[in-house]
Amino acid sequence: MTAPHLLHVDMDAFYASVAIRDRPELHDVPVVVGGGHRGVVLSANYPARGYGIRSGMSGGEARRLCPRLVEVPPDFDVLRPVSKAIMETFRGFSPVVEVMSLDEAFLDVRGAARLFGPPEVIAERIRSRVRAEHGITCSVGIAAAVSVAKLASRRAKPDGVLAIPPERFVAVVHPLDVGELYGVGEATRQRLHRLGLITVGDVARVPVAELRRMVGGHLGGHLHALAWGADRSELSPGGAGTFGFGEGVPEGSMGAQHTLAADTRDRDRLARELLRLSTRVTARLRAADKVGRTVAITVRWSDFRTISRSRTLPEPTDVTHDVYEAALLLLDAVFPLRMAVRLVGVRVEGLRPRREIGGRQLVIGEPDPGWPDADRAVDRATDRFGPTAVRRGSLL
DNA sequence: TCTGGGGTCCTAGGACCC
DNA sequence: TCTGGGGTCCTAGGACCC
Repeated sequence: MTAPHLLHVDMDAFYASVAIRDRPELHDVPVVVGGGHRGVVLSANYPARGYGIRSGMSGGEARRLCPRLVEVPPDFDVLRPVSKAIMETFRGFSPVVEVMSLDEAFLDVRGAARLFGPPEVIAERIRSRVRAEHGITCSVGIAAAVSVAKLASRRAKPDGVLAIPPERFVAVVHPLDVGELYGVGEATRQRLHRLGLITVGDVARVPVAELRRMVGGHLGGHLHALAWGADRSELSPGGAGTFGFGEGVPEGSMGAQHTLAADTRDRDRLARELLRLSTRVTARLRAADKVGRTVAITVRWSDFRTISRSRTLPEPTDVTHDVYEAALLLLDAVFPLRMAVRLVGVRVEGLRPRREIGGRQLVIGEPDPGWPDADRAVDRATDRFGPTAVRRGSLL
């Protein structure tokens, strides 16, 4: 049996904690970060949670639960440096850190025992450091597999530590609802419940072949592994995180989407939004030296149903005009609209490093339209003067 | 005043090729 | 003449995570 060597460190109500740590007058009142006009709660402090407010909840519902709720917009210019500093604190304990998001990371502490002690001791040292240096609390899960460490930190919250070594996995985790498993969301939870599988133990006791037959090969195998704590035990540091929320550059796709202030059926309004989003996405592509071949748009209707349309280009691109043109073609193919549009998005998929493709391919005899040069000029101006320095005529 | 924005991975069907 | 399998690419949708 493997000894637990993984720590999952998760800040408690990170966005809210950072937002209120220098504002003592807000410490004991219900506060959320997010909410707002058509937004959702990104983070709720513990007084707000006392009213039943949770992250992911709409701002409207949160205000209904607590009319005197204080809502603060997220300030990523503050959150990002705080997050970076916290991750550096983690790296002081182990070089093997897999950053999952601004507020959580996995650490492999196998090499740290001699310097810092066993995992439980390291966990407390990390918690003291984060509290002392950043004025916020965090919780730590300790286990031999990623999904178990994650589950442990969640159950340790707030401001606690929980170790689930392999020999205690069955006793601690099998009685829990299947929805507690990392990777089992509401849809899968309901599906399993309908099959009579309520607890993790219920899933674990189904022979894996039977489980595969019930829910499909891949999911069945995955669930069986999760239910026995047999998830991966090695970290992959430096990446963008399993869910693309880490600190690295996204590997597969980059996108931008926006919920409009009011639903609309106005084609020109939607086209302007696509141009704005295409501009943002391609600037990020160029900054990351990436190009992509597939352009996809997302359209969310006023009833919240969502469709996507995509188109693969002959050559990969990072050119604003190319992405916008493809996005606009996709949008026009959705007309006539079946109802008003709530959200539009632009995503570029199939990313590759730009150096792999060399320069832009030009068809012989076709004049260079000059778009890459225009983009570079825009990037330079934006770097120097900020994102509002340059706007296309149609965005003014 | 219901329900953000950034990602990853999987499935499934059809086209196309060998 | 008829039937068949495997692999890859493309597209659309859905589940999940923070």
